[in-house]
Amino acid sequence: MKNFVKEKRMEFNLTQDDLSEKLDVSRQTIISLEKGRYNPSIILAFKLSKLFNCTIEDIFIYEEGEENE
Amino acid sequence: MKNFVKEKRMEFNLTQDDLSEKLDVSRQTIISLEKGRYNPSIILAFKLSKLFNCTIEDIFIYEEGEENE
DNA sequence: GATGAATGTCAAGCTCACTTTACAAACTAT
DNA sequence: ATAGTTTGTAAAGTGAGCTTGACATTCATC
Repeated sequence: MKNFVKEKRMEFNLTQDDLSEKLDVSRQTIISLEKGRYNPSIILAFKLSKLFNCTIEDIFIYEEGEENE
Repeated sequence: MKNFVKEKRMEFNLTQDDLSEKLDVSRQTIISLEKGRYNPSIILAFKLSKLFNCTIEDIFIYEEGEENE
């Protein structure tokens, strides 16, 4: 799943550490998210959308049938 | 997290078994979701939103700070 | 060039979303 | 009554999202 976490974070002038604290997750989680190493939980996706004042769909792009086969 | 999976499913006249097949998850997953036993993965939330032709936010209601303390 | 801030890797561990199987309860219908 | 469909519970297992900690790299800036 593609995401715009890094872009949104930079729009808000936040470091990875800043963001991790605001979201109450570890810095590793932010790094791995931005690198696309795994998908966020829906809770984390909601937290991001509220912080960035947008929708989940604005941050995460899901392409139909991308997850497995 | 509150959700409207059961309501949406009934709008579309689907059984839990129908829905589980369309989403490619187990029937248990649908039951537990509707009963609010756990939160969906973001992948499952996206699948539901595409199937029901709406946004994730239309189906799942996240209240700020509900997850822990 | 040393110091500090920001980003990154690696690895081990925990929790929970989801699976599978088996069985029970409720509600049709014949 | 009994057979089929739908919804439910219980329990054990797997995998991924996330954590912690330690250490490496890059880039300012002094």
